[in-house]
This record gives sequence, C-alpha cells and structure tokens, in this order.
Amino acid sequence: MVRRPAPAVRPTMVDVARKAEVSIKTVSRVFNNEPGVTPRTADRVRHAIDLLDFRRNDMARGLRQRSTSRTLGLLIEDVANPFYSAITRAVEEVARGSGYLVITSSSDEDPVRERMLVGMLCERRVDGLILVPAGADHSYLVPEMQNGTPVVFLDRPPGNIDGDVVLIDNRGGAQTATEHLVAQGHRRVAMIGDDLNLFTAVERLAGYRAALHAHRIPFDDSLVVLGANDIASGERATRELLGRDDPATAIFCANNRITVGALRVLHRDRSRRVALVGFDDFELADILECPVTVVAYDPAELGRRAADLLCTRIDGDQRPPQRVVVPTHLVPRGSGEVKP
Amino acid sequence: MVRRPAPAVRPTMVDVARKAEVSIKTVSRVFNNEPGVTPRTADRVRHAIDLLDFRRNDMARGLRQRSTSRTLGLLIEDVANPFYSAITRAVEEVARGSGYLVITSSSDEDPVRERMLVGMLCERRVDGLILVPAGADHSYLVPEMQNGTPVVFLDRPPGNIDGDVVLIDNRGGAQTATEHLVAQGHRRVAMIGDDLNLFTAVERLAGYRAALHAHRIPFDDSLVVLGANDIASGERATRELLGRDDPATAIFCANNRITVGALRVLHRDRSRRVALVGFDDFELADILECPVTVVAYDPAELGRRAADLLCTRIDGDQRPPQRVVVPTHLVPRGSGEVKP
DNA sequence: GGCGGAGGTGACAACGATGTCTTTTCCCAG
DNA sequence: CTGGGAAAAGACATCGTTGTCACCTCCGCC
Repeated sequence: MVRRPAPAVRPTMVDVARKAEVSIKTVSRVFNNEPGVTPRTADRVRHAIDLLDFRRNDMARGLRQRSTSRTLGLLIEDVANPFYSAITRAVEEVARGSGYLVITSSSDEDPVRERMLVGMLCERRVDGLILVPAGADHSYLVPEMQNGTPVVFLDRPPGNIDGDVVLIDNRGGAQTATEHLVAQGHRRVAMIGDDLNLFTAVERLAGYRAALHAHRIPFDDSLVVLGANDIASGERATRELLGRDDPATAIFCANNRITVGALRVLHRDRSRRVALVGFDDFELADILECPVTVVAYDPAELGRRAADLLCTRIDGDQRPPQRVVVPTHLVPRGSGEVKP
Repeated sequence: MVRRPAPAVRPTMVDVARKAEVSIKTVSRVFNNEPGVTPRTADRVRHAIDLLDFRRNDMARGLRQRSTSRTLGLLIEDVANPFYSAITRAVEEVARGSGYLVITSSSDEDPVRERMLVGMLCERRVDGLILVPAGADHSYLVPEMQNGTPVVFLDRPPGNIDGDVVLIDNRGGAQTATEHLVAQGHRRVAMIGDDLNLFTAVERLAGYRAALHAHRIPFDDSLVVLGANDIASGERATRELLGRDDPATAIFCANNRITVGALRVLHRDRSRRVALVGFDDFELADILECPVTVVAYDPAELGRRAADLLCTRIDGDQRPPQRVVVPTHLVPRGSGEVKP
C-alpha cells in the first residue's frame, strides 16, 4: 500500500481559534485589525496565526462580502506585443495601488475567444474589467455590466453599446505624421494601414486624408494599401507600393508592425531613398541605420487612465460614460526628414 | 432624495431555481452537465439560466471544492520586458488549455515586493504559482508549498529551498558565444554582465571563463565588467572597456539590455570595429546597420515548460523536483564575425 | 397486488470567512 | 456589596455552490 503524503489542507480560522483558545470571530477581528480585542488576546491570536502559517481564504471572504475578488480582469489582444505589455504593466501598477491583482488574458483579436474569456472572468467575479474590444458587437456585455461588473474599453470603442473608453488620438497623430512628410516636400505620400474593420485603422486613414486635404493634395487611392496587420504583410505592402511605375516618395506606416516590415524591405534595397514616418514608437528606432521618425504616445498612460477610471467606477462613480483621449507627439529622427 | 440605481446583484442558482420551479440542486446538476435530469427539466432550467443571464459564482464553487480558484499565479520581474511578456503569453496559453486563467504580477526584482505578492496570490488561493525568484532566500515559501500550493521556479533556482526549476542553458550559451568570438581570431574578448548575485550572471560568467580556458586564453579580469542591468549601465560599461589603453577587440554582452547599450555606444562611434555577440535575441537585431549576432533561445518555451510542469504538479504529480534546461543556439548575423 | 429497483428530484449540511446580536466579564459608583 | 454599563468575547446565521443522502414516483415482475 502506497503511503500518500498528508492531504495538505491549509489551516483555517477555526484552526487558529482552537490553537489560541478563542472563538473564530475573535480571530477574524484580530486578523482584520478590528477594535475591541484585548492586546493580550490579540497577541495570542497573532502567535497562533504565525505558528500555523495561516492565510485567510479570500474566496470565503469574497463570498461573504458581496462577492468581491479584489481582482481586475484585463483582456487584450496579445500580451507578447510590446504595446500591450506596456499597458499591462501600467494597469498592474494602478491596480496594486488599490489592493487589486490583475488577471490578464489574450483574445488574439478573436471575438469568440474574447467572449469566452469575458465569461471566465465574470465567473471568477472580477471586480472590474478592462477590455480591448475585438469584433464588432459588444452588446453581449450589457447583462454583465448591469449585473455590476464595470467595464472600461481600451484603444477602441465597443460596438453597439455605450461605455467608458480610453483612446489614443489616432486621427490627430496620423494627420501630424502625414503633414510632416508633406512639409518635407513630398506629394506622393503613401499610407499602409490595417484592415478598416478596426477603429484605429479607420481613424488613422481619416487623419491621413485630412492632412492631404489640408494641403490640397488630391487623395489617390492607389497610394493606400490596407489590411496589413503583421510584419510580413507590411513587407508585402511596401514592396507593392515601391514596385509601381510611379512609386511613392514617402510612406506613412500606420502601426509598428507595418513600420518594421517596411524597414526590412528598405533595408534590403538601400538604393531607394524613401521617407518614412511610423505610428507607434519602438525600441531601437533611434539606432537603426536610418533612425525612424515616429508619432509616439505613452502606452502606459493608456493603461493608467483606464485603470484609474475603472477604479473610480468600482468605487461607485455614476457619471455618464467617459471618453479619454491620450495625445500623440512627433519624434523626428531622420527617416521622416528625407526629401523627395 | 437621490434615487440610486438598483444594487445590481447577480442572479444566483436560487433565482434560477425559483424561475424554473426546481430545486437549486437540480440547477447545479444541469449547469454542470451531470446525469440524472430529465431533458424536459434540463431545458426549463437552461431557459431560466439564459433569461436571467446567470453566471455561476466561482468563489462559492471554489470554496466548496477544496478551495480551487482555477487560476494560476505568475510572478515575474516586469511584464513590460519582452522576455517576460513572451513567457507570460506562453503560460497563458498552456493555462487556458487546462481551464486556468493567469494572474500576472511584477516584482521589479524586489524581494519584499515579491513576498507581498506571493502572499496576495496565496490568499486568493491560486492553484499553482510560477515564480521568477528575486533575492536570495525563498525558504518563506516552504509553508505555502506544504500547504498545497505547488510552485515552479523560472529562469533562476530559488535560494535555500528545493523545487522545480526551468532554466535556460546559461553556461552553455555563454560558452558558445565566447568561443564564436575566439574562433574569429579574437584573444582580447571582453564580457559585460549583470551583478553576480544573479544566478544567470554567475552562470554566464562561468561559460565565458570555460570558453577562454578551453582555448588556453588566460582570464583577464580587467576585461570583465559586471553589475550592468539596464541600457544606461550597458553603455557605461562599453565606454569604459573601449576607453582603455589596450581595448578589447570583441565583447560578449550577457543580456539584451546590455547589448542594446553597447550598440548605442558603437553606433555613435563607428570608427571602431568591435566584434559583438549578445545573449538573448531581440526584434530588429537583423536590420541594424551591423546585424547583431546573438545566442538565442525561445522564451516562450521556458513559459510552456514551466506551465506544463506546474499543471502536472497540480494534478498530483509527486516526482522529486525536476530541473528543465532550455537550450540555446547561435544566430550569426554579422556583428560576431568581425575579425580582430 | 405488493415489492424491488432504478431514475429523478429535493432537503440539508458543508466549505471558510464575516455581520449581527447576545452573553460574559469586569470595573466602578452608589 | 450590588447594580449599571461599557468592553470583550462568543453564538449563530449567512454568502452561493456542491456532496450526501433521503424521498418519491413509476415501472416491471412475481
């Protein structure tokens, strides 16, 4: 017969109470620093707590107190992406400041997966949820929100419902980037962007168009390639743009995956001198052969604002839905200052 | 008098039971797909569940069932660091495959903070813990582990206790990197490393020394600069090494922060031709002016192995502590093939 | 017609903490 | 020495779910 190790059960307040020869209620009082316990008794209890390595069971505590888990849910596209990992870190920081831990999960831009994960988070009774919405319809969140889980949307507004949103100034940033290229004398400014079912892609395209319009440059849709969402498609789009008869002399890359793809192409074919401005900053942008000019913003700021807002909602803030916009700024480094 | 919105309480199985006119036990059976319920009854219950947007309260469930939270804890140095965010993603993936969500938190290499976070995670009764140990003593984990929270250590072994560890082949990788430089004809090969109270730093230094030893090159400690742990200190160390009378002709940078720092210095002063091999790969290493040769490994593999191991422990695996070592491989790109 | 058995359903306790209310203790004034 | 009252400590119900066991019904068969 195999001897199994003891079942390994954590001590409870009952165990502590027995050891300290008091009632569990007294243990609870000591543990929570509630008044009304003699210092002598409190010491006895604390001693028992240390002796047994007691850790309060937060599930029981949470169950008793209107089901709070002291935990926030953060549902993003992919933590491995630096943009989101910066956000994650910022959210963690704010959360910890208020005693929360954070459950992170990645939806991979898949609405079905998103919905499943939201379900799992709600089952665990997260006290609030920060969500980068994937897909077009988020009305499924209505019951969750009504049932008392506050939700803050991040980076994109949700579909078919209203709620707090924290966004980047996509349109303004894209316009700044494009105007910067125009100011260098470029007239054939191309744009490589993501799929237009993404809010950010639409906004950035709008900013690009606004810049052209402001400078009376006609919009030429052969200079716009959309649907690029990773490094490989960024490369393809760049090759396509440069392979034409009358190629662009400047490119606005609407996100950092695309920028990297474009850089790979330009790095291989150095004979061309193409101006480039990217949306999103990235590490090492400044020490590439041709340092990359970008429109930057602080992703951590996005996370902080969202987490702050969420915390006020958890604390009962009843204001109407808020819309926070985080500004962008141009960082000229060389690639955007190439003349036609 | 201000009219406050309804207290927003989530429906429970009691509500579902009332609506479906059955007992809560039957609701529980239907919800968990247990046998022994008439299809007709089950349909009625399911209908009520949908109608009320019922979500099972996992805290209550967990409390009843030996306090399981279906949640893993992941305690790393900093999620915003690409190395850790890749790990995080991999852990999430494996976890989800077994029905777990992951609480991530960053210790910032601070033992006090680590301990506090471990405490918070244990209070929430995570089913298991993956920990990148900071500091030198982890005996404080003994009671947690005895009380039934399995722990897997990541990237470094813990201090003063035994346990499962998943590591990179630090020594082998460092040796490979150094030998590669020696093979190019370098005799004055420098190393910039982190503080020696870090396990990985010690191992990498050992690998560097082993390589020199294998090629009968005497160890010269003026060529070794330690204590570099961020980009700025990497820059300082590089300047220091190159500013000497008889400077090194090759540098082994023992982590990617250091590599980036060194690159910044070399980028500014292009007159020097110094060979460089870095430990850790990083994005864009291949499209820098001089593409960077590195010793690479798969951070995601680290995360996967740790999560897999943790899951088997949670499932009751009683084997003695395991030690998993993830291999490294050299990626020559140019910077490491510069001749003396 | 009664009885055994199986399948469906429900009553009730339990998980581990906390809120409410009661009891006990103890101190001091009268 | 006793009564009043505040402070300390405890009893017990409760949060929402699941495990255990009892109950009921319906069926088939002797």
